[in-house]
Amino acid sequence: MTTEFNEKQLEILQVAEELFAEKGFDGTSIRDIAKKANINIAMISYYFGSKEKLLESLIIFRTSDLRLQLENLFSEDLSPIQKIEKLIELYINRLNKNRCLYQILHFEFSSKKRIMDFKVFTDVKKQNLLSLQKIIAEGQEKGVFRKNINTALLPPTIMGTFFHFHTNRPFYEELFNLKTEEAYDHFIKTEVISHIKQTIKAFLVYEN
Amino acid sequence: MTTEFNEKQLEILQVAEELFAEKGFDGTSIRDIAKKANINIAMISYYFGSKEKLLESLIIFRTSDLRLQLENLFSEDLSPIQKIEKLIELYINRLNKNRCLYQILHFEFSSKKRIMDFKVFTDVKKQNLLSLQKIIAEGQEKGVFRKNINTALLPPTIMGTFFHFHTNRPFYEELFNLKTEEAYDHFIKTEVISHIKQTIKAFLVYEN
DNA sequence: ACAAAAATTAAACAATCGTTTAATTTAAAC
DNA sequence: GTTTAAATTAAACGATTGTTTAATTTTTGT
Repeated sequence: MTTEFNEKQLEILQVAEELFAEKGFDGTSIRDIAKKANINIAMISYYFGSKEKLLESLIIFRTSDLRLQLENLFSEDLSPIQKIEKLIELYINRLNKNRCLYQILHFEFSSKKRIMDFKVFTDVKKQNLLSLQKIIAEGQEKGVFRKNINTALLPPTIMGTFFHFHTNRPFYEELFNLKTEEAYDHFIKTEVISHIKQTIKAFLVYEN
Repeated sequence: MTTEFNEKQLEILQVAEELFAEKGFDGTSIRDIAKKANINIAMISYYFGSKEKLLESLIIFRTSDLRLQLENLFSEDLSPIQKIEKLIELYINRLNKNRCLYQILHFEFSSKKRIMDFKVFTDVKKQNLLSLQKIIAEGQEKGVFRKNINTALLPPTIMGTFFHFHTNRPFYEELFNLKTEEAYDHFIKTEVISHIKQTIKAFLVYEN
């Protein structure tokens, strides 16, 4: 699978991403997509084969360079705590940047209806978990982090916090008075990331 | 709205809950529901009016006694930390018990397609947040918790951790070798709850 | 036992779904 | 300029959707 998408295909992918995230995969018809993208409904089958393959193309298109950044992180000249902080920034900024897609995945992944090639994603998750475990182990050896840490439960806290915040966006927009897209985005990049950093750092350091 | 559901209606609600959680609201047809519940497709319109009203009935049916437990918690004779621990148990056990429904809500809530009476839920959320804030404030006055805590970001961490774990259930089932429903349920009630408790306690106590 | 109400059924409804076809227009190659 | 391929279109396809209808069975009240 290559990424040789022409302008029309990119337009379709972008519109599909918005609509899928907004109304769900099943809730979006190819006529909705065609209408919003100003193309004929047949073009979707013509370019992607089917509606399901359109989603697959979308996923591949958006999650190609996910893994490398984390792998390189370990080798950088940073303290374990700094690495954790940077890892959280990488994670959240990525989720935040591709909100729409991850909202789709978040649901479609939990759906038993679609039988897709999700092995790609479990593999990516395992790799990411290994990268995280290396950093934690390093921190423990240096005596910065405590022992007996169940590393696999850290990503749920990191990503889950963001997702739950974003899923309940209208509630928090009202609560924190975030009227514009920029204000919301800024709140995530400062307050939410800071909260997650504090939480994880405290968890790693604090002896019970 | 009363809860005078007969056996047939309860059967429909239960089957609908399972299918909605499994395949999504749009992904489930009333014929799927009727088939699994061994009833005629017309019975759904007959009893609930429409497919959307069936979902509304389901939500009301499952979220009636949510608020009281938290309000009573503050008055109990417990330390702030014990209250937080009990609050987390209340939260997660409730989410875990009604996994299916909350999975539906989790998605439908973020969907802009359905325009339902979600004001009920934002009100519940605000009430729950106030209950939590009272406990945090008490802990701060007693010098147990640190200052400058953004209380509103705690529920995302508590609930988000659980949701993200559950959304990626197949991944963690493999990782922790949780082959049966009982093993999975037990892991949540012990490991996941314990992890969240540790995380939140560390966050509340640990000075940066 | 009989009448009225409730429950249940099969069938049909119009609407929408994803996909395909066949014809036409546009672009590229020579 | 002609030929060939790619892009685009409108139309139709069969399947499925949520809902309604009208007839039938079951239950209930008297």
